[in-house]
Amino acid sequence: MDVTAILESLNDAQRQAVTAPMKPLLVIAGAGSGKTRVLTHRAAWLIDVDGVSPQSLLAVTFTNKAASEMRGRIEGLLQMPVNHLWIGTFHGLAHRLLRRHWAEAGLPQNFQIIDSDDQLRLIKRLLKGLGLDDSHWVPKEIQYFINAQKDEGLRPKHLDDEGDPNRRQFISLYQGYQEVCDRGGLVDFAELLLRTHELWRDNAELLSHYQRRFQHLLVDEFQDTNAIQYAWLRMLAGKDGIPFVVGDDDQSIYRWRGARVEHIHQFQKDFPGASVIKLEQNYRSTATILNAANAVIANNESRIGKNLWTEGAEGEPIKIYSAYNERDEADFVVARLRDWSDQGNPRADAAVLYRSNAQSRVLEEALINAGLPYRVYGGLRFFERAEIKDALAYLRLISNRDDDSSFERIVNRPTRGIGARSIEEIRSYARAELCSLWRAAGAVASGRFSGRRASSVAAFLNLIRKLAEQTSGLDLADKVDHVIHASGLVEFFKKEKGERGETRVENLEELVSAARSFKPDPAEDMSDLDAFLSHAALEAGEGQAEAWEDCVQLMTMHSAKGLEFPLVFMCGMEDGLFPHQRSLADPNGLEEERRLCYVGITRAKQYLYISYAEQRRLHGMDSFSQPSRFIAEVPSEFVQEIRPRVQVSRPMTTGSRSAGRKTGATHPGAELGIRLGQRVRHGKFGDGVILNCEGQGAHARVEVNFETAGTKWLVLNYANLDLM
DNA sequence: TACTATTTAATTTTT
DNA sequence: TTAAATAGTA
Repeated sequence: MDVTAILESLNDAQRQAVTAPMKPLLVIAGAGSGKTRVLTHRAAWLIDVDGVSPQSLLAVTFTNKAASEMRGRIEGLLQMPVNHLWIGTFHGLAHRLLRRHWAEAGLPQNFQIIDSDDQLRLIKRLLKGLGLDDSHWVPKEIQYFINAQKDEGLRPKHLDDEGDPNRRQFISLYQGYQEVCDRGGLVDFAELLLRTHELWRDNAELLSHYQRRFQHLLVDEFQDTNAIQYAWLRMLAGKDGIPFVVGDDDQSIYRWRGARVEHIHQFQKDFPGASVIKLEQNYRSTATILNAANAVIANNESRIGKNLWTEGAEGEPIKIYSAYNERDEADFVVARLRDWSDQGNPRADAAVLYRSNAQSRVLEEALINAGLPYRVYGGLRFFERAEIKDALAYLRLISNRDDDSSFERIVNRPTRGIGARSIEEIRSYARAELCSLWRAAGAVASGRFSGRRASSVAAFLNLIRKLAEQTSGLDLADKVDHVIHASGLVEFFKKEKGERGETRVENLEELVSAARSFKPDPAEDMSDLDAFLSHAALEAGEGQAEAWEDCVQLMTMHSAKGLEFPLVFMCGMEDGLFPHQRSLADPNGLEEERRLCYVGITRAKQYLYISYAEQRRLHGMDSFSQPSRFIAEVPSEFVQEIRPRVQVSRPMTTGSRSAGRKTGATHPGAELGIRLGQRVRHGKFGDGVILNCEGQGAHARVEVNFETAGTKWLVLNYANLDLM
């Protein structure tokens, strides 16, 4: 066996981790320290050198992308395909287990997975059925509550209302929600994990089977595990399992979605023999960027502590640009991108990062004006599009008549005269009889309804039956093809005017090709249709079609995690935006924002620009803000301010020749008669007095104490002040 | 039922 | 500002 191939490219710490003895191991891997490399090489090492069967390896990631990359890299190292090696997301693996043991898990064989959108609709329906006012019982909050409980591994029966009637209601809604899911054979994302956990907990034999089989558990992004995921791992590891977990406490940015960094500490308690290896050598960024990142994250109290270092060059200083407003900021960024591109660099090597999605708009406008191609990450994914979900709902109903979620989605789409009234009747019948909507519809159509309404409902039932019949012998793609046409969906969207309808039809056709190229795992005992539906729920697909033009990359700092770019811009670095207003109150929140900032900085390999706007249009209002506190945390030795403003404030004593006239966008500054103590009026803030001035020409700013709005710095160019 | 007016709220995201 | 959800109207 060729050991060198696996080890040659590794440094000491990495090698130590890869070749570690077969005991629990925690690897704290700093940004850019070769985390994935260690994980994949460990797998290869175990298989190739230690002679561990691929069968006894389980590798867990958080995203499908990470999972498939890991498989690719392991197979690359071993130079052979590794079948029987389980690599997947927590959810993907849990799903696999539930499909194998559906009976023991108490599920129908054809259970369906619902995504968060389906879940929310289901909750809304539930509320309506109970006659609860959804402005008081906010569906989103209930959804959040249910998922949070499930993420903690808690069932309704484990919850105590603590004498709080509000909480009691939430618990009872959780209960009700679960009953609806169970009745319809529906499993939400959190349920996949919780069910599997319970399956093992209640089936000693099954558990020990998997414990024996999966001796080695490799976990990526360990800091992102939530309670149920960690419990899942711990249970599977049992006494003899050998977990190999890799994570970085400083990159934990998903607390709000249940992730608990504390598991890193817990791990060492739960696996007393565990060793810890830190990977601190960074191969990504220049020394300047790395040191800046280190300095920022050092302000966090709660961290394990590590110091990243590099052998690389010092590199360029971090450029900080103070923009007047968001357009100025965008223009600045785009001008730099132009230069970058004009110098012959790939545009795809440049990323523009921001805290929240809404910030992309101004940037996009500026990019369009400059004619620079770009790609925005995030947004609707393929399988989340409405028309796709409609088509899938037909398919799901064909597979499982009791899927109420799908029933409601398509019962009147395309419209077939089954309005709110009819649906309400069906619902109430179903509630009374505790049966699915499908059954209720059947009963209602043949009994309670008369004339047109009965025939509309009957027509729908017949349509589904007919679709099931007509497609029963067909292969998956033909099934999908038949359904999108025979259901009337294609026709329906064709009628929708404009490009929108066209895209929808195209997407439906794309669904057929997705089905055609879908290759179900022959090892799984499911129909092709069920496999495809699960795949659609579990892997929502790419956001944008992969038009592989060389594009500037726009994304949130969150979605940048795990990526790297030679040139990075961090925009909107203002207090209130980043750190976000809603995180400021709580110190935990602030620390998480700081970690996010750390993630942002460490994405940059060579050049990093940080920019902020003094004035920004937010929610249609101009707001003024201070530079992000994180900027001040970057030591000045690593920083170069671009176009520094005149620092010295000096009073301007020019006479008020133009008093009474608007200080329009033409020629602001001293000539306009701005002087200390001058009374001015602002469109939004009202009346005030000038306290201070600084800068000149287009850069001139004044500090105004408004009677009602407080003290603000305004750029004369934009403020549109009236002298009084 | 479909279209239009009005109201409301506004991080981050994967499965 | 703007997008989405809701209410009201044809």
